[in-house]
Amino acid sequence: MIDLKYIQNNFEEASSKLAKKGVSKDTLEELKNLFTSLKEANAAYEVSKAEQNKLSKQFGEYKQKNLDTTELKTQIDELKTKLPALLETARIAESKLEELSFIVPNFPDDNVPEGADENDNIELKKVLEPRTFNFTPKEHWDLASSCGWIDFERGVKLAKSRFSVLRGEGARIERALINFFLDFNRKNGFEEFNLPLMNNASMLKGTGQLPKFEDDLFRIEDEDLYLIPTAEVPLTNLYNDEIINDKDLPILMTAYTPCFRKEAGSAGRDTRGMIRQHQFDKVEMVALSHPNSSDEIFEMMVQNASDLLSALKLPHRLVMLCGGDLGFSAAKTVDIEVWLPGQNQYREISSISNTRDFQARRAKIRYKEDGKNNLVHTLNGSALAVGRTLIAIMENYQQEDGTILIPKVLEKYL
RNA sequence: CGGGAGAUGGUAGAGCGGUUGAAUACACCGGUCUUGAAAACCGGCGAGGGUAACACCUCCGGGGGUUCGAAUCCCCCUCUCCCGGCCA
Repeated sequence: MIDLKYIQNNFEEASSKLAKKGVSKDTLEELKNLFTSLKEANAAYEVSKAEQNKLSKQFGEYKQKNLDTTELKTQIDELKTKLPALLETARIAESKLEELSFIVPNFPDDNVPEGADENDNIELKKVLEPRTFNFTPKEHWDLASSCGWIDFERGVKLAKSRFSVLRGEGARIERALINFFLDFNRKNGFEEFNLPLMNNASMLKGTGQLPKFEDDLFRIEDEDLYLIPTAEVPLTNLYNDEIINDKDLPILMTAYTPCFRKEAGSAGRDTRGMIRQHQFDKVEMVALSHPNSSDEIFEMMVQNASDLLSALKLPHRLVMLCGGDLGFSAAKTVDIEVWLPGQNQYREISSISNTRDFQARRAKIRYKEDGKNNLVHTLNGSALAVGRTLIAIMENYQQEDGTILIPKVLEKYL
């Protein structure tokens, strides 16, 4: 949730920032008006309520002294007829404000480039040269059958399309990657977690998936539970509604979890292969930080994810997302794209975002500093998407005969 | 899924119709003392809204009700713990 006071006091600035994300000035105007109405409605109710509280207290004193209370009672009764309507007005104002304020995206940072979609993203740098092939490299779905790592057909049989089965060495490399990633992250200061794969609606709301993106989530029938679309949800919400001692910041966390996404709206995209699945493995990093150090931690997280790919000797590039391509909660995002020689293009394998205080405000994650409570900054990033890493290994390490070499760093995990 | 108990501040734990946003202890923060630390002593210490700052409003799991007045009484829901059943 964005800071409503900021909108009220710096309307022009706020609206030009959100324009980058395609939010109209009218929407913001409406938000501002709803906020003002709520404050007015609250004020009106509170004045009457204060009066009533005062009279009730007096009533008690009269009773104690055995004084006549009939006149006081009349006064109170009269006041009480007004209160329900005032309260109702305030509540309506509140729910209207909430409805809108929870679906307005975060402000992008000032240095986020303008742009409509991924074509306007800016490449920051390339890491490692793509290998040159003396044969035509295959795409991973062609390699899947020759090396036997992925069984697409049986995945579909077991569940439906966009599910697949890893088999034999493929399954073992997936597991090796998870262990390698977790160990690497832990050595860089991230504490490892093992988490519930279902979270309740309040947590999903805290990180921004709800209420706006319910269609992307798998919901458990008859329960207030959803399958997590990313470990960002449980990791960030570990501190939901808590106040952290500032000395404990930053809190760096990592976890491996399967992730579940309906992929609503991506019909026809990446239907072949294992790029876009309903269930996929990911190792995630989450940081809760003091506002002053979130930029520094952001850079560290980007570096960490990039180093993982370098350790696997996988060529990749760093891309700064433009305003139009930025996610709902993010103020700034750097994507890491790995080179897929079979597809002859770079594909996203990690996305690192600083949400500033956007999630913290929703999830009420605060820190105490000099006796005052402030919102933390929350950051999240993949390190890395495991299935896509497997694909990248297949395509980059393939041999002419269809076999695949194993990256050296993984040897001790196999 | 059946039977019982409970849900209060960071934690433990009192309060059971009025001036109680809430005793007490521990934790935590500041100070005195000390070369430093510990101990001891002194002081502070829930959250959200509101205000220039006060005032003021809200919150004792959530929702509703009774009452002039509810943490305290009544109803519903949720969750937790213990016992039993089932089961990795």
